[in-house]
Amino acid sequence: MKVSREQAAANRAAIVKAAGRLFRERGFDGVGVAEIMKAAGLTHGGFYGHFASKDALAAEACGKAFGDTIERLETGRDQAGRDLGRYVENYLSEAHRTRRDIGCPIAALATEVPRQDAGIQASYAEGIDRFIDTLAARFPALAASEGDRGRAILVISALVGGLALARATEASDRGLSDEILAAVRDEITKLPET
Amino acid sequence: MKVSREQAAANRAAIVKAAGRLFRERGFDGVGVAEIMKAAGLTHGGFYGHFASKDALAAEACGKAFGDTIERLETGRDQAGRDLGRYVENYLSEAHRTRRDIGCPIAALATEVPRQDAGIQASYAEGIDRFIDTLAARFPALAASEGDRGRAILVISALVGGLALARATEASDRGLSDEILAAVRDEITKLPET
DNA sequence: GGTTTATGATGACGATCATCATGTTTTATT
DNA sequence: AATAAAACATGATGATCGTCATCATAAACC
Repeated sequence: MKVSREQAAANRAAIVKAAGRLFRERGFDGVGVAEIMKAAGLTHGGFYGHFASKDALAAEACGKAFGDTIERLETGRDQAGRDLGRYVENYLSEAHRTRRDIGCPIAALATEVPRQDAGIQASYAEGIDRFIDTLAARFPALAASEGDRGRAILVISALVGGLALARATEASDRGLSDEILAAVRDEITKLPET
Repeated sequence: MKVSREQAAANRAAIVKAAGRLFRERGFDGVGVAEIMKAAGLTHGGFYGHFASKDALAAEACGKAFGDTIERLETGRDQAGRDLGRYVENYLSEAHRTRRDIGCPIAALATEVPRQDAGIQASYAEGIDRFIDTLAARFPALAASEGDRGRAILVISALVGGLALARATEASDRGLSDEILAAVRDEITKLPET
């Protein structure tokens, strides 16, 4: 059962998309190839015609997730890109806490990355580097001097850490989770020169 | 083959200790019961005499990991507890980046917690809450007023996020990883009223 | 000292998973 | 139209894993 070239390309894209969602939601080890293919509307058989391995798919899915996240930051969709306060509010929102599957790949998977395949780690290193540059470029108030990435790195670290903490505590102590989101939001906004 | 009560208690403690190290190093799904038992010097058979399930062990191991981490913060071992700058330097050191197995359980496993058993999540919620309180109590400069945890939450978020980012990038881009450690260190130290 | 009982060792079971082999169908090429 | 090849389905393989059953042993208690 062969399909057209366009259909095959669409299927491949659907696999990457489904993988991006499922990996962020359940972790790299929490989803199998068969389930990803099923979510893409296929069976597991054709997988190795598209990708060399599950790890190769994961690396590509992470690259796409970073691309999407950085694009949202650059273009300021959802009115989140106009000023840093807006972006922080959006990043540390209840919606982002809930929707791991379409959110920031760092906050979703960061602590698993050091144990993963080299391709996945490379995808993360590149994505994080681009994320820092993009944030610094979009909000020049963050940089004391040209090319100074220190303040942008601090903000990203606080965002990622804060969201990860809020997610880790949500189920057991919703009040604590809410407190963390609000505190990091407020404290970042109060930072000098932002 | 029965052993003395003390030996049995020591074995149980060894299991919890080995689990704490291995889970932090490889993730909850990255280690099996058999390997944990082997690391504790036993075979897998006696496991369910000590714990109801792998998840129950994980919850206990996380509780112990939080206890150790908080105790280090309280007592200031390794000269890290005297002032906040010292503590930050220690938390964001190359040694802590390397030794996931004996380091902060938040930075090691935070993004996996939302998908884990309720007992593990409860252990994390309690540990994080205590960690915030302990940091605020140890460094009063962090609190603008009595009982204000906002600044402590920001600092912990930045520490956890920064270390997670440094670990995720280390293998692929050591320079970037070092830059992240240094930047978060410097920026936290420059925070007003610290 | 004999009985009871807790501890852990050996081994097995059912489930899940990544990967591959094979077959079928339909597109692309000649 | 005939041929070649690509895309995907079905099914299998070997490995790993959580959990449990069974048994030997030695400590704990009378």
